Formats: sequence, C-alpha cells, structure tokens
Amino acid sequence: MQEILFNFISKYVSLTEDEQNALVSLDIFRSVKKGTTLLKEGQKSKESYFVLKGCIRTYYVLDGEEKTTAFYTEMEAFTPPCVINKTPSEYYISCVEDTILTVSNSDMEVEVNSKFPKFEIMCRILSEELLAKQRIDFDEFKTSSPEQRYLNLLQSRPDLIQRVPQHQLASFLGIKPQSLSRLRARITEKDKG
Amino acid sequence: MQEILFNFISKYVSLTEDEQNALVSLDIFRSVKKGTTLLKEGQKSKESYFVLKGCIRTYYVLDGEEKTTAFYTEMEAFTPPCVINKTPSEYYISCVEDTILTVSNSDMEVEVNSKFPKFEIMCRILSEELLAKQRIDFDEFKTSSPEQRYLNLLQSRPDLIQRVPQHQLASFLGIKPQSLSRLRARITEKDKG
DNA sequence: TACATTACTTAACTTAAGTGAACGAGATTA
DNA sequence: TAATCTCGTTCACTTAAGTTAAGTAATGTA
Repeated sequence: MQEILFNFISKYVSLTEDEQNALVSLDIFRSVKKGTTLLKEGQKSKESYFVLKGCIRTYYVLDGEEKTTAFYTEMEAFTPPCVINKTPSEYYISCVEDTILTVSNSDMEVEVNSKFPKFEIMCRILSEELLAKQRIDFDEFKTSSPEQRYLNLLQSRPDLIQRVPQHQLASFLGIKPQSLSRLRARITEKDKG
Repeated sequence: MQEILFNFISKYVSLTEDEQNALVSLDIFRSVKKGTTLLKEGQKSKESYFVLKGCIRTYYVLDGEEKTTAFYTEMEAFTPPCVINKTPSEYYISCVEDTILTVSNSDMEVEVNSKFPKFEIMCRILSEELLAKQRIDFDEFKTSSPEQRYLNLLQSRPDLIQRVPQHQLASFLGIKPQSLSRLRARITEKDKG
C-alpha cells in the first residue's frame, strides 16, 4: 500500500530514503469500512485525504436531502474547504466502499513542509494541477446538458457508474434520481432506433 | 498600482524591500483595452494573470457559440489550465473592460520560486485557497437551479451583473440569454406580488 | 421467515429551460 | 443620414427536468 503512495509522489518529486521513512513514521494509513462517516457538517477538521483503494464521497444535506457533489477514488487526493478556510464543515464525507486511505493533518503538513521543502513544492504543483482539473470539470458541467454530462461521465469515469448508487450519481450530475432514470431510458431508446 | 499587488501578497507572506524590488524589476504590469484578446483557442501559453483593475473573462466557442465560464475582477489571480497542463488552450481570454493586470510567465515563476522560497509558499497557499473557493462555487452551482444561481450571484458579486453583458452572464449561469431575461422578469413579478 | 427499509423505475402532471422568430433600442459603419 | 449589427426582451412552441405517487426488486433486520 505504501508503494501506491510513493508511486503517486514520484510523479511530482523524488524522495530520498530518509524522506520516505519520515513519511512512513507519521502513521497516516487508515482502513475504513463502507458507510463510515469521516467528517460531519458543523465539525472542524484539519484532515486531508489520499485514497489508496476504495471510494469516498462528499455530500451536503439541504432541506433534508442529500446532495452528493464529489467522489474520490484510487490515486485521488483532497483537502476539504473547511480545512483551508478554518471554518466548520458545510458537508459530510463518507465511505461509499471499504476504503484504504492516508489521513494527514495540517499541523503535521506545516512541520513536514518546513523540514522538507520538497513537500512544499509537491503541494504547490498538486494544488495547481487539481485547480486546473477542477476548472475544466466545472466548465464542462456549465456548458453541458444533464444528458451530455451523463454521457461524458460514461466516457471519463465509467467505473463510477458501476460502483456508486444511482441516487448519489444523480445529484453529482445536478439532477434528481427520477430524471437520471428517465434520461438513461431515453438514451437506450435512442441506441435501439 | 504596485501597491495593490503588494497589498495582495502581504495577505500570504511578508516581503523584504529586496524581494519587492525583484518583483518590480520583472516588468509585469500591463494595460489592456476593452475587447483585447489575451489568449485564443489552440494557442499555447505560459502566462498567469492578476487583475489590478477591470475585468477579464474566459469563454469557449462551442458549435459557433460563445460559452462564458468565468470572470476575473479586481484582486483575482488565475492561471489557465493550458499553462498547467502544457496543452493548447481550449478557450479564449478577453477583456470585458479596459483592464490593468500583471502578466507573469511560468519560466519566470520557476526562477523566482527557486530564488525566493517565500514565493513558493505563497503560490501553494494561494492555489489551495483558490481550489477550496472554486470547489464551493462548483458545489453551489450543482445544487442550485438557474434562478437560485442568479439570486446567489446578486448577493455574492452584484457588481458583475452591472458591468457584464447579459448574454455573457447567461452562459456563466449555465443558461441561454432568453432564459435569463425570462427568469429576471419572473423574479420582479414575484417581488411585486 | 416475515417485515421494514431503501433503491430504482415508471407514469402523469407541472414547471421551467431550449428554440426560433420578431421587435425595438443603441451602437457602429458605409 | 441611412443601413447594419448587436443586444436585450418578449412570444409561442417544444423539450426536458421537477414533483408526486405508485410499484417492484433488493437489502437489511427482528
């Protein structure tokens, strides 16, 4: 499992053995069961995550309804906005599947970054990349219809459609579960004709 | 004008006079006329921007139609995804108003960052903040109807509605200009009743 | 096993966005 | 000045998403 993390890091910086050991000694690997809630609305947190195996999602509860806005799967890292802004969380984070991830906290990161400037550089590059990636996702969302969004997802993350419940997918696509059902029926109807 | 930039930077790191001078000597301040195109689809670029005064927007041309996805105004910084990914740009950047901005390029930034680690830290913090901010914007967009999005914008960036053409606002809100007109009429109708 | 709960689909109806067309106001150009 | 173009609005019509409700399948629980 550690190798997955080091493999990921190696895309950004190359670590010495000392640096690798420093990372391992932080004891950041966690296994969490499907359904576990990692963060609740209203809580404060300093934790960042990196998914080694499995799937976690973020969702808001608005008017008593769950609104899923993101899924993070293998090799994806993220830091909740509440950690950056030092505010109570506006959303929940929970595990869609049994998941193995790393959990780091921002105090720890400050320390590591000052000891190893390499990590600072990695965090900068990673943030810039994620920002660019998210910008493109957002733009694509804005400029597409729900049906196009679903078809895009089918292309870009086909695994998600298999491993995630439909009603969570629906709000991820910005629509109601009934609309997703209908939209899927419409597409398979088109395929026939 | 320089003071606006230094004022912005001081929110992240404090610069010595030497560092300030180093920045000024890079000659990054530009004035651009309304309507100027800063970047075209298909072009490669290494430029990042920081708006001191005015407004610039990013837009795609899809099926011959302009789709505006973002506006950047006073005190906002951004780096186009194509700069990060080193790919040809998928969109255009142009000036909505006469604008004063800083233009830096990524080679220059690599150099400055290695000379002054402070900048590296600033870039990391800034990217993390922008990522969190954009995440919240995206989530809000996903979980709102077009009408709610317009009302949100009215709260969060009322200036935009004044300074930007309606048809650009419409695609920024993910709808057609006619729908924005209708939606506005609907709202003022509600206000009366 | 029986019962309850949740997930997904389908249907009928409502609401709002997309589409195509027309119009007037302003700005731009010949 | 007249002609043209762009922009914003309105209208009638079409299309698709939201809403409410019902039914079925799958899952979890006593």
